[in-house]
Amino acid sequence: MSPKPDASADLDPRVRRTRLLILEAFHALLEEKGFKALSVQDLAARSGINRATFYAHFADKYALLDHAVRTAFGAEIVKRGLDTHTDGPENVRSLILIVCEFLLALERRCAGPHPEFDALVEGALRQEIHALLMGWLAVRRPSAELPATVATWAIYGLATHYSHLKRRPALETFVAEAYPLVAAGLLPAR
Amino acid sequence: MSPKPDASADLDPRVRRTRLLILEAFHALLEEKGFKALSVQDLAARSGINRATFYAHFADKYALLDHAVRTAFGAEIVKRGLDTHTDGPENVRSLILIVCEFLLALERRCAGPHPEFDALVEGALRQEIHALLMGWLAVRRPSAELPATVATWAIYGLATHYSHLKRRPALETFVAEAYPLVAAGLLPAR
DNA sequence: GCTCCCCTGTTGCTTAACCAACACCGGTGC
DNA sequence: GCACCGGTGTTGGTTAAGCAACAGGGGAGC
Repeated sequence: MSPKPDASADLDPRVRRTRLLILEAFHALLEEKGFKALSVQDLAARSGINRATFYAHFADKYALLDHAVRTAFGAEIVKRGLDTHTDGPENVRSLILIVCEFLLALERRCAGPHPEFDALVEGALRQEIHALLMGWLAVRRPSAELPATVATWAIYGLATHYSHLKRRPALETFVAEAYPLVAAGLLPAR
Repeated sequence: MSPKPDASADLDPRVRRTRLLILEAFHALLEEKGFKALSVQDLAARSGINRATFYAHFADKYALLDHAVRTAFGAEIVKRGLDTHTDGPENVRSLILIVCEFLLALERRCAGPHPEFDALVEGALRQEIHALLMGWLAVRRPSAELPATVATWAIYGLATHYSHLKRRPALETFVAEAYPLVAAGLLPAR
């Protein structure tokens, strides 16, 4: 029924295993040496997977990063029970909160300025947010492209801002403050 | 050089993975439902491997238990840095201690009387102990069979006794007491 | 007796992972 | 310049894991 019915469910067990092992190795190496220094060879060695097998699953480490970000973000979405089909203020608030926490956690784990790394994460994450918003809006609006785009950038921008603050306010108060700014152009006045 | 140079080292990574997954599932299920109640299907489901693949590695769950016991025991041996080629009082003392701890841990984890389970464990463990002792004695004695056998049974018996005691003395004092009884027929007087 | 159910081993065929080897690129040293 | 080194993608042939289907055993219920 749903478009992505947990794609990893009816997959060949070998494929599931392999992807999982690669992802685990990726997370470990990301903390140890950072994205730039980490090589496909490292990933293969750490995960116990053949290098050729890696390439059967991902084009390169950049594609892996993309996949990892989307997967992790998607997992947060379902963990929070965020409804992916209907909009509503609560969904939007949750989304802002999730993005903030996501970037914050990333900040903590992979500290330091890594422009290319950040850019890749941003790209993947924005696409995911955008797709989510489009799913919400498409129900009622014939053309949701523009409001979705604006809200996407707004949310991502706010989250980056929050995660870079020296003295961060409590996340809930930040979200409460941010929500109306995002919702303004997103949800029809009610 | 050594007879078993860590056999899992130069093995096909797929085989290593599969065996590891089966062993992990086995340990988990052993605690959850016990050896008798656990089926090959359970093992396959829990470990994520195909049932047919299980049979490619082990004849049945009994063979798996045998393998698991030997593997775990062997791991203890190397962890304690027990020299497998030369004898000596310190080695013998360590061996007694290891067997006691091994049975004790098993007792704690898989409590309750399981005659067939216990018999299988005993068989595997005794063979391992015997092989170890033979390795030590063969260096000096042309025919070490009998003293090795006596010592094997003695050690196993002492360890079972210890693990079944209601009020157990400290392991070190027990070993100190047991050692001379075992060593009597094993090491040449010096 | 009977059927039903669950588990056991085993089979042939398919698919994914392994492996060694290759050509290639970018940097380093000299 | 050139040689070296370490990493990258890619290849074809080999091997292990997956899968569905089978016959058969043994116990529970009736």
